[in-house]
Amino acid sequence: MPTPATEDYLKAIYKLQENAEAASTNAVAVRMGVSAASVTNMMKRLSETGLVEHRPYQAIRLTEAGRKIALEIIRHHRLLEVYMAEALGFTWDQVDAEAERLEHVISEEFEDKIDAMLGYPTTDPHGSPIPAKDGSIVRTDHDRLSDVEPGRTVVIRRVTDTDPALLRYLGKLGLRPENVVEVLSKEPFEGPMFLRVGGEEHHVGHQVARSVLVECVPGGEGKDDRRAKS
Amino acid sequence: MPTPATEDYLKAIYKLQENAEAASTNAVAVRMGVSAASVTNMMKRLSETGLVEHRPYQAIRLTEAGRKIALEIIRHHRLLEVYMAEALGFTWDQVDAEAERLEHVISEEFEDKIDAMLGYPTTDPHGSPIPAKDGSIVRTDHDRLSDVEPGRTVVIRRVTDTDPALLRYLGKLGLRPENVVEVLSKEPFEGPMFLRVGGEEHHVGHQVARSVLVECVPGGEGKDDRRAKS
DNA sequence: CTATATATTTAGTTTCGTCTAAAAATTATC
DNA sequence: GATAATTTTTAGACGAAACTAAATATATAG
Repeated sequence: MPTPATEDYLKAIYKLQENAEAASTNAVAVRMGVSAASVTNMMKRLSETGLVEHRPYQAIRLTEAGRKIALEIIRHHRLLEVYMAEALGFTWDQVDAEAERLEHVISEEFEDKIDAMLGYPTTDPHGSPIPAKDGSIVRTDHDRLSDVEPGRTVVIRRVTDTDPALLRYLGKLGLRPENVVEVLSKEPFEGPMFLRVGGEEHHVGHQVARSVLVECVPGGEGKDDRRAKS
Repeated sequence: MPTPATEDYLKAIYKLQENAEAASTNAVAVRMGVSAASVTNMMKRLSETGLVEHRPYQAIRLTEAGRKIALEIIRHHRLLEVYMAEALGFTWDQVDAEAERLEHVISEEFEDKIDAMLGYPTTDPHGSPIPAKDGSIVRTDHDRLSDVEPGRTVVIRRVTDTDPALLRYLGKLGLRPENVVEVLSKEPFEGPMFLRVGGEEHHVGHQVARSVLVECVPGGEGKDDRRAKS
């Protein structure tokens, strides 16, 4: 049975790999808010127990066993988020922190019960896919809202940030999964975007728009702007 | 912020005190499944942080701060038990083990949400009182079913055992809070009792009956046996 | 009241997960 | 390609929470 710390490391490495970033000692350390030396030390133990592969100065990779555990914890996390939002009335900015602690302690029974109660959801309140029990997960490859060209209309699919303040801001603007957004204009040099969402118009910064993942609405790509602006 | 281990020690000491047993090093060790040396060691640290009072070779006592924490954790535990039984369909033999882990990680928000959702329950599925947020708790002083004289009719108020197998057995017999039991006869020398419960009659052992707490039904003490049998 | 039994504490280890400071390896720069 | 900058690892330490074995205190029995 892995410890909570082990589970957190595996999760961090998984998230980096998923993001196509190399899971370097440093990247893991930053993501976990821990010193690089701690990571090296932990990787030594995790590779002894066969959960990661790590030869000195190389990127860290999860073994199949490590990946299995990472996905199980992420499944717990995201199911808990849905459950707390749906059944307990938590707001979408509160659920991450709470799930961060609960994910390590719920039993398989608990997991199964809330899964069934929720009708086997496939995404969490932020639009992140929930891994299946067998360790499979839907890989989506959405565009960032920040990369969408003006004139396009898109559907928000996912928000990749856990900062409660940011989530409250996005929520207030209507920038949450399933909502439709029309990109009215975009300033150059990573400047702000001008958006129409749910009848309202808003200016949002580049960094904010980067954390919003979208899908181009099929057939509806604005009025007059088929190609990228030339 | 106390660690889970700290919380478990405080809880164990509280339970012993509640039971009017002296919280000796050994008693705590047995209850926690840990060596006596570990307890001595932990008490040293807990008295330094002002959560217990412990002078060598004397019984351990909780300070007001220690008692506060113990009751908060017990409140978490029992609220979680009710929640899992009511909202998630867990059986009463499953909830203790699960709550044992969850009790250390839920936030005050989580606690308040399930409390409200359940309509502010005052007892858990085993009939144990749920401490209030201010640290007050209803002290009940029930008789053990094993001490009830034949001819008496009683209402079950609480079951003081957490063994799932025992709880399933008691459940099957109908020996759960709120149910009415008539004591038909009782063998001497801690022998078995013969009971009528919900139309059925059962023989149960002394040890089992000891863990069932009851209240004499007011006015209704059987047909013909007002005094203890002479 | 001494001898034995039991309970408790002390002492010394162990494992986990963290840290800082210093050394070593890799990567980037000129 | 040598030097500088950055990463990574090593070394050593620490606190939490457990253990075993040995020493010491307290309680019990004769």
